[in-house]
Amino acid sequence: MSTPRIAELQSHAGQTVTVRGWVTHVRSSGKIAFAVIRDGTGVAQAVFVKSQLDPAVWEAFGRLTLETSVAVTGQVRAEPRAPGGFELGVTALEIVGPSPSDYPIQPKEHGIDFLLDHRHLWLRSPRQRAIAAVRHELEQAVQDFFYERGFLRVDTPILTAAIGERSGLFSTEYFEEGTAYLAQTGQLYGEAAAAAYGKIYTFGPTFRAEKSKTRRHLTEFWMIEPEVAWNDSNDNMRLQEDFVSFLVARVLERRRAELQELERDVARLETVKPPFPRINYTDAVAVLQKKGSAVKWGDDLGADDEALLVEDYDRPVFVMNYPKEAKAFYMKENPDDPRTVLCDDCLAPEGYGEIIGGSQREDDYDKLVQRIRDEGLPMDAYGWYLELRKYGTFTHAGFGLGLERTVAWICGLQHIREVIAFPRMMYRLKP
RNA sequence: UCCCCAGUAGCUCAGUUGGUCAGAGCAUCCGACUGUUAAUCGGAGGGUCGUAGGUUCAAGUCCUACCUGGGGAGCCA
Repeated sequence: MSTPRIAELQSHAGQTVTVRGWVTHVRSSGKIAFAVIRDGTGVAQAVFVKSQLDPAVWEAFGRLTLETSVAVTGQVRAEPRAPGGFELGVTALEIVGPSPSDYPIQPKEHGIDFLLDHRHLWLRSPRQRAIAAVRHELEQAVQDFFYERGFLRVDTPILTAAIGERSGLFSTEYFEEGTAYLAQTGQLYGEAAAAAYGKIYTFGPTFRAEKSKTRRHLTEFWMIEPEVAWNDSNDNMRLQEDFVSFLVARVLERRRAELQELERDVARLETVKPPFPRINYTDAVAVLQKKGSAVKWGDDLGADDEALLVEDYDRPVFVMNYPKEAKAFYMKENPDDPRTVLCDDCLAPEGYGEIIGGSQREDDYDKLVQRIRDEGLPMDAYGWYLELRKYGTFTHAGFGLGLERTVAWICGLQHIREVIAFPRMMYRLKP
């Protein structure tokens, strides 16, 4: 007996097959009954006709509840009334694993607290499957994009000594070495690898112990961080717009059905093509002030400012060359305006905010030492990082793209917590 | 860390100026139904109103504290 997955049923029309999966709906009209089965590739309707069935099979139908796992055998036939266009005329039913009648997630609205408490079961819903498929498609597209362009993927450590940026770190004891910290970026290691291999990227989880409670924050999230030798800030932004456009195009090409399941307005994605508008920080401040913002030169841009700036565009926007004080120590001083650094934030449209932070890196040994001093960072922790400038320094630039923010934007979701299977947030460690 | 909001049945919620306010829908269970699409129809069971105090003749409702979440800010991706 062949056991196709539900998405393959159409190529088995007329054959008798066994479908294995979980019951999502049960409906009965006395002598004819329907069970909808889900297997992760789609849903299929199984039809039970009492007069044509072994009484034991009809009796077994009566024991089907939400999420009972089953193996249903029957003939595949085209049926316009059935979800998916094909249904199974049942001849045999095996109940593999019964499911008590208190299965918590119903086909109706639930509150977010309840859903997150039941995340392990919530994953079974069609909407969550669609999101997971888009995320998966993007992860594959990331790999393809860099592979095609000759980048090496470098996996950087998650357990690190104190190094990175300024915001909160998770810590843990580490043998005789004292405290280890969960990485909040792989960038500094990526810079070392760029000097070794030229074009590299990292792809892995990162951790921030910030007590952020917003729709854009998780304490554990996945980041893609390319680092390219001989790229300047301008090259860096070109790589970013090519990259983001590639990702969007891939999902539009291969995951239409999932975007439809999510009711995403794809017209808002089809305009995402290079080049992306570039706005100097200084100009951005002037524009924002004209629009009524209270922002002053030297301030970082707040969430409202970002939204205000992006509202006139149909694609992501770069805001570049922020004041030095607002940005990290490793960013290269802007020779045309030393108050600023050669950096960019890539802001997604529709209010999704920053999906990328990038910069050209400071390649001057003395200036980098000075920045580490000015920021009050522990110089000895950065010894190896400084040696990258001591032994054959080089122009280089890179960026970090937040995977969850990107998936949330492309899927059109209100919150990034749905975008990862088991989100880690300030008040959630389970399941 | 700060600001705002919420907590009533398994779930989603209603509950008016404090006075039949212990309610609905869905789910569950029982029954009916030969093409259902979150099926429909009839019936039944189901509650320490987040916790602890307080005000009052009377508190789901007002006050205080705490707990648990949610939304936002800051910070960032």
